[in-house]
Amino acid sequence: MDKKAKVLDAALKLFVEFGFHNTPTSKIAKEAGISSGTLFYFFPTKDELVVALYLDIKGKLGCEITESISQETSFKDILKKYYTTTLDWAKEHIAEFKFMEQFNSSPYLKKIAEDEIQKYVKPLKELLQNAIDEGVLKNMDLEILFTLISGHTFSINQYLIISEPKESKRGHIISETFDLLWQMIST
Amino acid sequence: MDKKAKVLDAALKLFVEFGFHNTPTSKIAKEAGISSGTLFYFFPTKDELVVALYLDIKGKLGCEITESISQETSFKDILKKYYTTTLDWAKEHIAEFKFMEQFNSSPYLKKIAEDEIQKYVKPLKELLQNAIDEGVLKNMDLEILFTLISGHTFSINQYLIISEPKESKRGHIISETFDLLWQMIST
DNA sequence: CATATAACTGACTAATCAGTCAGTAAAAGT
DNA sequence: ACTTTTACTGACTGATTAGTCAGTTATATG
Repeated sequence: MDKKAKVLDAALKLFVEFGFHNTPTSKIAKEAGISSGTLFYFFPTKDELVVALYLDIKGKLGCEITESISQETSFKDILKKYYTTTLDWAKEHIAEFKFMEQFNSSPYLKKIAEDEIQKYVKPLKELLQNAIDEGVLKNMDLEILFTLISGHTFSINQYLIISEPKESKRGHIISETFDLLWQMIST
Repeated sequence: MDKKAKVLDAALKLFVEFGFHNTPTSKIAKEAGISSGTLFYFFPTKDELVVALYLDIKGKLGCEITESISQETSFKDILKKYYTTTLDWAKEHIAEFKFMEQFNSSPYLKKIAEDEIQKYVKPLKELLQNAIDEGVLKNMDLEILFTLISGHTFSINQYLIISEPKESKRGHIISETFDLLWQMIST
């Protein structure tokens, strides 16, 4: 019933399949089973819909990660949970992941305030800084460390989505690539 | 004078600034200083223009890399040259890099034949397979190895473009992050 | 129940879009 | 010199687009 959510669902599906271009608001409304007017009632412009969808997804992934790492105590366990939760979430939310990818590398990204992005990035950066201070991680530039970890996670994610390994093999890949990452950044 | 090249130049600039959507062919023609008809004389559809631009850029980067690694002999030197050449090229061709990124994570990618992509990927994969066989690199799945290397390169590239370090610092970052990569994948 | 507010509709519009076409200019071939 | 091919033009068009608006229905509130 929640028509606002239906618009976001429909937009996600169509954006991933056809891109931002080639996805008119009229098709989104049709796919969502609502009228064009209702779409613009909830989202005054198409751009605002795109940005709202992005923030919605970012928020959901953020919650998932925050919750999952809350049970861990050691830094290595926290980072591993970060890693596995991200990969598992992406597997169950492939469209969301593809959309975020598309959004991140488009000029739309500029429409989001810097602190909106930092909101999701800051907690991890603080964890990393602590780990550096405690001598658990190599003493390198925080930004570079962050880049290496996100880049590694992102690329393995891509690989897992494309190659669709069986669950057992998938587990191996995740744990082995995490070990490689850990070997690279830890003291 | 070469108006076809001017179209590609103009398209690159506008796509990077405004995205594929929000970049009408009329604006591209205007920016290129030609008529709308000429644009469609060279590129029958907008999609074909986008794809042609992508292949043009891919080709140029490919040539650059092929040429630069031809002087090296040891595998480690070749890989390092691969790494540095890619990063240096991206620094001098930021728009090209951003466009490729946007293209790679858009549905446009599907419009390119698989073997067209493999053309650029195959040479590196063969080098990697040899290095595995010779025991220089860890014996891991070739695809994963390739993913790790590209992901690492890509993310450091992103970092360098955003943070714009001074030339001296830049050199340090490149050489240190290569060492980290090498440490991760070599035996 | 009455009234106000929020959710929703779909026909409509002004603007914009990708692509066409009839025709011109320049270059290449014979 | 003549003919053919290639490069190029820009006004035009039919389709599509984001967004509007006057009005309807549902929901909440007093």
